[in-house]
Amino acid sequence: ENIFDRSRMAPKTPIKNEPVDLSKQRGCTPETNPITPVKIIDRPQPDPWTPTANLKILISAASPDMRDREKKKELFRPIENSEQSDIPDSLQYDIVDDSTVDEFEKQRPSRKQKSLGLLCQKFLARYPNYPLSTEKTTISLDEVASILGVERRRIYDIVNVLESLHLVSRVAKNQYCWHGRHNLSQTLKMLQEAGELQYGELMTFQHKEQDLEYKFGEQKKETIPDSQDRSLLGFSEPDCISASANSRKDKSLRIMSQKFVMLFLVSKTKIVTLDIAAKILIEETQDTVDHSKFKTKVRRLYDIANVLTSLGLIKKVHVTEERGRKPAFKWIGPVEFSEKTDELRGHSPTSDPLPETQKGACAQYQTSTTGKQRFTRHASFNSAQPCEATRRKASSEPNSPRQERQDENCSKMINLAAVCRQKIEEDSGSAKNSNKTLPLSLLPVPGDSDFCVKPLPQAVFPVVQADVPSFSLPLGISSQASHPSTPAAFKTENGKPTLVPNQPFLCFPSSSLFMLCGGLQENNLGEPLPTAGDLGKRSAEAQAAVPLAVCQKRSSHKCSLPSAPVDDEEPAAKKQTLEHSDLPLSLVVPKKPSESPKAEPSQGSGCSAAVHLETNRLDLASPAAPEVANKESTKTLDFQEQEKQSQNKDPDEPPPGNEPISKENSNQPFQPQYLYVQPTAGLSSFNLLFSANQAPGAISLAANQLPSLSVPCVMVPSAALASFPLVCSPPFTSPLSPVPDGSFSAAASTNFNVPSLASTTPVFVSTTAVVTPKVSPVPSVDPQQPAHPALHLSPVLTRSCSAVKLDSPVCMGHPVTLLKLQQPSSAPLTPKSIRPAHHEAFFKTPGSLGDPVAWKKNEGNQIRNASSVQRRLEISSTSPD
DNA sequence: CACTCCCGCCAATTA
DNA sequence: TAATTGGCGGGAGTG
Repeated sequence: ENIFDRSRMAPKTPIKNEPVDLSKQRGCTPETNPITPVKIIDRPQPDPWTPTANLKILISAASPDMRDREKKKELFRPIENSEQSDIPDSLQYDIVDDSTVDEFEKQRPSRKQKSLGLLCQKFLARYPNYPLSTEKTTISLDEVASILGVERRRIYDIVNVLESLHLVSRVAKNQYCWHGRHNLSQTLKMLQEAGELQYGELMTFQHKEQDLEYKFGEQKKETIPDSQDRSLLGFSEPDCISASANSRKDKSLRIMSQKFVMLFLVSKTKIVTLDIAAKILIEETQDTVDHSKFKTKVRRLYDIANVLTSLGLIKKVHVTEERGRKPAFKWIGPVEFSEKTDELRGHSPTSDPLPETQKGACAQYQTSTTGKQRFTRHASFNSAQPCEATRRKASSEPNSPRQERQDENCSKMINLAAVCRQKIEEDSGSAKNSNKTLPLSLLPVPGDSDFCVKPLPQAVFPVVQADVPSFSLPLGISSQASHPSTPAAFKTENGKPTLVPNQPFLCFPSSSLFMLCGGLQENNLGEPLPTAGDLGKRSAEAQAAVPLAVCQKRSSHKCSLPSAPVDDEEPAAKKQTLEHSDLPLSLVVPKKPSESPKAEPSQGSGCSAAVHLETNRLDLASPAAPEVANKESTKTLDFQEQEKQSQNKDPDEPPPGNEPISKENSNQPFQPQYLYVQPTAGLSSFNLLFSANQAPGAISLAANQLPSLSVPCVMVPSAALASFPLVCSPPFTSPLSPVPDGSFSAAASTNFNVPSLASTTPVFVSTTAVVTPKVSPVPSVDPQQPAHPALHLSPVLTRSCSAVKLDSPVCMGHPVTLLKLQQPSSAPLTPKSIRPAHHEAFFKTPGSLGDPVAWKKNEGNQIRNASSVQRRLEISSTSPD
């Protein structure tokens, strides 16, 4: 109700702590009194308990289909809260009002109004997605229950699911601590890892659900038993240890929720049918598949799904199989996690970035509660999960003596190992990834094809913002927001493919910058990358797939690009979604230029966007850069770092491509990709182009390679470059790729003016931008001087590059941004200068980059610092916006 | 009829 | 022992 009123009044602000008693309303609710039509007549206002009510009305008015959509949207919107939500909300509400309909529905409160999903929305509306670290929000179950007018039991359902994702943690009896989505990405990451361990193999086969089912069932039995639940929990959180305990509750909603999420994360298609999930989740019963049990499980899954839907992490879909249509859910949340989220957070309006703080807070809180060492451990461990620890630990501990502990320990160990690994990766990656990836991440974030596309396109600053939010929020909303902005650029929708399907990179107008990447599929260096990769893949797939869509459906993975070692992404998702909505999109693009200052004419779009980004990036970059530089004078750029890190940590990891090696590998002619680097201080007049190319199939590398000089590069006088607006690389050409150059060109042309450049030559360039050469890794041309702007910049570039790599075919505008930052090629910026004032403030934190010295120091702790830095940066970036 | 999933009984846990 | 949590499944609303 509140919401509703407010919406009118001040639609924008999310409902936070409204004292209003829904319960009252409830009493009044239609149920008791079907309400008089009169009210209805007047307006829906009076009645609408929730925003939903309005929606319903609208929906009712609209066609059935519309209804569903509307509903969904609504759900999402509230979630978003912060920034964007405003507009949308208002809009919706307005709409609702207009419709005024309602009568129909109002009459009965209908179950829907009482649905868990709605309830969850209301619940979520009360708390910020990204609460400031400083403020700890405690949730009183009783209070909330009364406010929302529901029985406490229902609140438990919600809280348990939220708890499984670490959005909240139990502090004490009736008390929960609200953490928001700050740690969501990490949690998801962990879950993904865990999921891969447990279900990964299976997922590989995913195409066929049925098969999967069987497989799952079997494996589950096998695999799971051990770590199983524990692992999940535990792994997911350190705290779990204590918490998880074994108690009966293990099968609880919490665990089920985690497992359920894991299935999505592991699934290539990102779609999980209800029955499969139920089967998988029925641990023991596998064989017997008790019908009743199955039913029960399904009921629970619906409960969980409702909450996850409200969170914007999944959406309901239907999968048509041989037998028929089955209910399923599709993951629409972030696909990659890692730091992105963090970054996102930073950007996000509300966010407060600092995990650290949170930790601190959590720690305190935890300690108070529990006062155990574990806690400490945890804290150290994961920045991410702070508070959770507490949960029931205290209680559980006493209860659970050794057994639990042992189990816990085991699971912990495992988990920890995983966690550590992740962390390391993340951290390492974060430095590069975060910065670099950010942009990329944006792309991926969206997850769905729909989303993916959008982000990129956005115009300037929008990009940043949009991106951030998008990341952070899986919600469609963000994407939506972006849309508007994007239109000019390539559009995604159908267009995805259009854009740059195969091409390895994108080019931008000179003014800004460009980047590019080749198709690379896979490598995900870091996590973030994956997203990009995914996108790229998708895009590629899309291209190919589009026509092939059908094929994919059936043979999901096969269809995927042959060349690259694609990972996960698959068409599968697509296949299901044949609908298109999901289409894989791809690309990226420059954004619209609303104003590109310097940029050129049409491109402006790209440029402008770039600019904004730049700023953000700068922030990020600059800090990071310094670190890097310091660390390795030689290496200089992020690349190196990345490489190193990747090597160190990743070696294990799969991404063959990513690795360092490549420098030379990159050489491959196939589709050469280049990175353009403008000369900075060190290199004055030359612009460098590095090839990032990779073999179409293989790929890997990009950024890393670049650093190494060995890679083939081209140096071009800046002047020369100036004339070129951009470049496109030829598509990989997936065999299938239907996309004709023409399409691409067309798209390109629109944005860039470069009509047909063709695909064949991958190149690009820019005049203005000056990039530092990260290039010279070894030489560390510029690197040495930390202060140098170049350094700062370089990191950015690198990152961008790396990101690019990941993304394979797609290119991002992001990188561009970076360049812009540098634009000022003219004068070397000092780090400080680069940073915006705001940023500085943020940076001030001790750990922060603030001074060069600090940076240097950081070397030792690179990882940490980087992460922290990034975070900070993120934050800072946000602030600017 | 199949889906969804609300509702609330009642047992396990806690305090 | 009382209160809190939360598993569970009947059965109602929806399509």
